[in-house]
Amino acid sequence: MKNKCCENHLTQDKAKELLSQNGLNRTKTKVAILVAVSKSRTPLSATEIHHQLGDETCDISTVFRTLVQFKEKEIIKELNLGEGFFRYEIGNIASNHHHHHVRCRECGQIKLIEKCDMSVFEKMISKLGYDQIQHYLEFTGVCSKCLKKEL
Amino acid sequence: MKNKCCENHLTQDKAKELLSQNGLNRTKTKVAILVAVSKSRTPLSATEIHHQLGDETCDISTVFRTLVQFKEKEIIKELNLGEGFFRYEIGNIASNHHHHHVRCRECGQIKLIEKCDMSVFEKMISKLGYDQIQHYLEFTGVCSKCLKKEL
DNA sequence: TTGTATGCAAAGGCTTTGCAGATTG
DNA sequence: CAATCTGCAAAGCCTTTGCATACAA
Repeated sequence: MKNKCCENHLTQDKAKELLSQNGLNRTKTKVAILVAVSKSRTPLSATEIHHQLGDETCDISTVFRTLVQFKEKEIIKELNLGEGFFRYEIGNIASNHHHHHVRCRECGQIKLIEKCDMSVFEKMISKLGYDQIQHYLEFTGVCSKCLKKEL
Repeated sequence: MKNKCCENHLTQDKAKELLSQNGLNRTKTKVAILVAVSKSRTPLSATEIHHQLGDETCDISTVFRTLVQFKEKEIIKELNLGEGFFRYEIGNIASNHHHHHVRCRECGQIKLIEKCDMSVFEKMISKLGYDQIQHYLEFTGVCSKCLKKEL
């Protein structure tokens, strides 16, 4: 299987370890959110994370507050796939490869794109005087399934 | 001056022409919005467009409704610079070059990036079965002004 | 015990929608 | 006249915040 967003399915124990390493309390909620995000094959929105919590459920505000902390520690990465809300995936700490996504504009399915060489662009931008450059590159298209439906 | 987002400052008349060409009514509001977006050196949010309308002012809901129509006709392009809301700029019809942006994460200033060669990525994605591929590439960094402030 | 986390309720920002009246072609 | 557009008010969605209570270290 190629199209998983990361192979780091964190176990409860690994999640707890990661929390401790980052000076965060090992609460049921934090562990559950971390496991949910790490298990997902595609990046999840806050609402989707909330839905996935099942038994360990908590208020949506707690999800957002937790995501803020995880972002600060770079445990997770916030993505913007042009949908009008953010998605989250495990950050470089747990999963170590930089990558991008393709989202189907018809069905919303999200796949992973591995390769990335933005060095040409980044050099150009640093010549403009910028530092700490980050790029945000995502693709949309119409996937093969949806192409067939359209016929 | 290099860092304008487009050189197509539409006059009232050109704006009216563009509307007719696209089968849209030539209302005061539509013309005003089109002129405002075309005059701006940086992409504008709906709220910013609304603020710029001055005498020709209208309800913010009308701005959004108009933007939807302009998007459908590809008169304008909707951008997502990771701010949590959308920005709009004149589309390929009026302004004819494809480009990207750098946004300073400190001061929010937005500049234009001209060059773009995503063909390598797009080939890869079309091999995955996608069609009608579009990419969304934007940069953030810390601009030279803000770098100085941080010292 | 001290600081952090949480639930609940409320609010804020951006965007959409319903409806009735006004405007356009 | 028919179709489209508009203002107003309300609501929807995503996200944040205040406060009092509960939990972790």
